[in-house]
Amino acid sequence: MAERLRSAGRREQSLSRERIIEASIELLDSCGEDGLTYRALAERLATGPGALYWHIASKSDLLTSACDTMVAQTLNALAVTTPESTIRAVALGIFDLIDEHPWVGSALTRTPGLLSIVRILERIGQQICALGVPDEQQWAAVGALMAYILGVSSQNAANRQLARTQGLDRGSFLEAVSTAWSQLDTKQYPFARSMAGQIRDHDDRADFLAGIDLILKGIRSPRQP
Amino acid sequence: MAERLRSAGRREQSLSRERIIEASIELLDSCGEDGLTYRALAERLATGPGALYWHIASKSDLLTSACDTMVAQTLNALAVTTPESTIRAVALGIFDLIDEHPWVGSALTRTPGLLSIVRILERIGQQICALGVPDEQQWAAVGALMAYILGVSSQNAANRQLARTQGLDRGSFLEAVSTAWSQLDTKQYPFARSMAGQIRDHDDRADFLAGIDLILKGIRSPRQP
DNA sequence: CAGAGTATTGGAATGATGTTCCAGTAAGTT
DNA sequence: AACTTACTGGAACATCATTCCAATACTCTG
Repeated sequence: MAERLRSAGRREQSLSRERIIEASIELLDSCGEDGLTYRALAERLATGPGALYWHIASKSDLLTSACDTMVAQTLNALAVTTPESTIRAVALGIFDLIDEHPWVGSALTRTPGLLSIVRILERIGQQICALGVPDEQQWAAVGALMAYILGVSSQNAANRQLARTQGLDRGSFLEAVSTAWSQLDTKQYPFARSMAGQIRDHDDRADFLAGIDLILKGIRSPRQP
Repeated sequence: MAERLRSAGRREQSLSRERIIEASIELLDSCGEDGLTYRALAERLATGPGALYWHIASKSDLLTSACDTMVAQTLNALAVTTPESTIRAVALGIFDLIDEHPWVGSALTRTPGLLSIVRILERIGQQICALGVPDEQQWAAVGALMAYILGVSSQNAANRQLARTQGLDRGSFLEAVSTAWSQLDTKQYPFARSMAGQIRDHDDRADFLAGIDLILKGIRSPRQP
């Protein structure tokens, strides 16, 4: 195949899958999810769109690969400790990753069965095994954790993006949500109204971890008589 | 405003926000998320794209409204029983809704702060209150449930869509995932490999409910000394 | 019931996107 | 030096959301 040629490769200036993905990540970080276009990418790499298609099959391939690069990098950076705190570390690592790079969130949730998903699943699954969870409950435990982690992180990312399109920072955004909720109809939305105050100055990260602990508690609980 | 005119209305044949949203839902159900275009919608309603813009501001407005219609409809159809089984009913209702109409999943996760989200949150929040969860733990409990429900449902929806683009039914898709996982590297992915068999014939709905029960158990557990 | 005014329509035009196509070029091979 | 292959870059295509505007159908006023 092209492998030998590519690594021996033309000039160092030449295009490659890695260089394109790297540039994509920069573009996604600086201009957001909509900022990634083949035209902008081609301009940044001083070439044409056609050249990019030689290395990368489609835009979804591009997004998927960029996402996987980030996830792999994040997971590799984690220290290994006890099972429960490793699970917390993986969870927080993904949360922070998506918080800092919101596009990773939508890429992760849009295309499943992905290598990235398996990476995370594997890391968490090993800890679940280490906790001694019986075989038939492992899938439920891992599934719940995965769904929670990806769910919260992506929702958080979507919030950030929504705030950004409205030109608000985190504080103003929460303020806006809080006032919107406090103006809801009292009879139809009593709970949302009562939460309006707590929303204003809650800590996403802390709440996220609280949820993880809730699930971990649920996983532990049946085996404590 | 136009309200009086619209209800007195031109002919019954005339366009209206409701008719457009209704047609959008039909289009989304029959042709998938990408099938909803202003052109296809205009053709179906025997008009031009410009006419639609008189009633609906943008495509995201259209998707949001269609989504909200479905969620409201689903929540209204639920019977009210005990707190815990109501939570299960809400969860299953949303799961099935997204399972049958995958586009609702991506619409829900893409645009947060939405009316739909508040509807679900309210419904669950009231049950959490009824369970006697102390004030300061309510947000964590509801947040965990919301994230889990939306997370799993959307992941499920994404799986369905992926399967559909590859022309596979549910069985063949799980089969494909199963064999893909079983071919992973033994040293790097022992857990995923061990799950490959269980994946093949698991029940999404049952696993989903198992996760809900896991979280409910976690919510209950600290208050049982 | 005529005419003015406004709500609504439908289709053409605009600008941006992902993707394809292909003529060209540079490296490696014989 | 020829020839093959890997790669490049830019033009071209189809499609999309959105905007614009002239034409229309309705309502209201006199």
